[in-house]
Amino acid sequence: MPYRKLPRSFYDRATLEVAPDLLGKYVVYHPPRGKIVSRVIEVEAYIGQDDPACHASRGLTPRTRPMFGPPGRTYIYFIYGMYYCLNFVTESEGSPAAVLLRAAELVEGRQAISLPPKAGRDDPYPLSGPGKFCRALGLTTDQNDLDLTGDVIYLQDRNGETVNIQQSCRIGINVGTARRWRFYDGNSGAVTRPRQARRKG
DNA sequence: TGAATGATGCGCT
DNA sequence: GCGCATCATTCAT
Repeated sequence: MPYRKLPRSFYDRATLEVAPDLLGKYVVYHPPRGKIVSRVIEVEAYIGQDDPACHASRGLTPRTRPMFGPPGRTYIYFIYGMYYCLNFVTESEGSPAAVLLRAAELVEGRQAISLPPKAGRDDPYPLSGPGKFCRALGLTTDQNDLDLTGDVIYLQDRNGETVNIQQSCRIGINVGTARRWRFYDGNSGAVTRPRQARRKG
């Protein structure tokens, strides 16, 4: 194992420290068959009950429970009737916060991911988009609240590759857009682009 | 090339 | 019932 698996202490920090630090890290997922490795390109921070865009702003519910739990676990939710989104829980237990994985570059395991039925066979960035990422890896709520320091899904440190860290407003939400809590690698083509009607810079 | 829309189901009011 | 941390397709220019 050439790289270090990120320990729980990595996630047990201020979310705005963890989010940009995640860029360039490797997400390793071991489904029952195969192994998929991808490189984190784009993330967004959702922090606390005072952030109106954060699911935790409506309080503790069965759905948002993982965000209120200890750091270093997954928070996967179902949205728009057909998509799942993967988050990494940060900050100490009782402090609800998480980082949404918005885009990644496929590094290893192309044969193990599932592509959309029609288009996308030659998509150079099959993990570009939070919904696309989870669909490709087959992540569902079955993988919700999983320990990120275990062997099923975890992150690895990068190997000193340069990351061009950029920052902007969050995408795809209608509240809390003033917070510049989106971080991405400006050197990667896998970065997602906001829809015109939602463009906020 | 860009904007509008349909698919689709769950959590919460 | 409504809105949603989305995406692919369709339609208009």
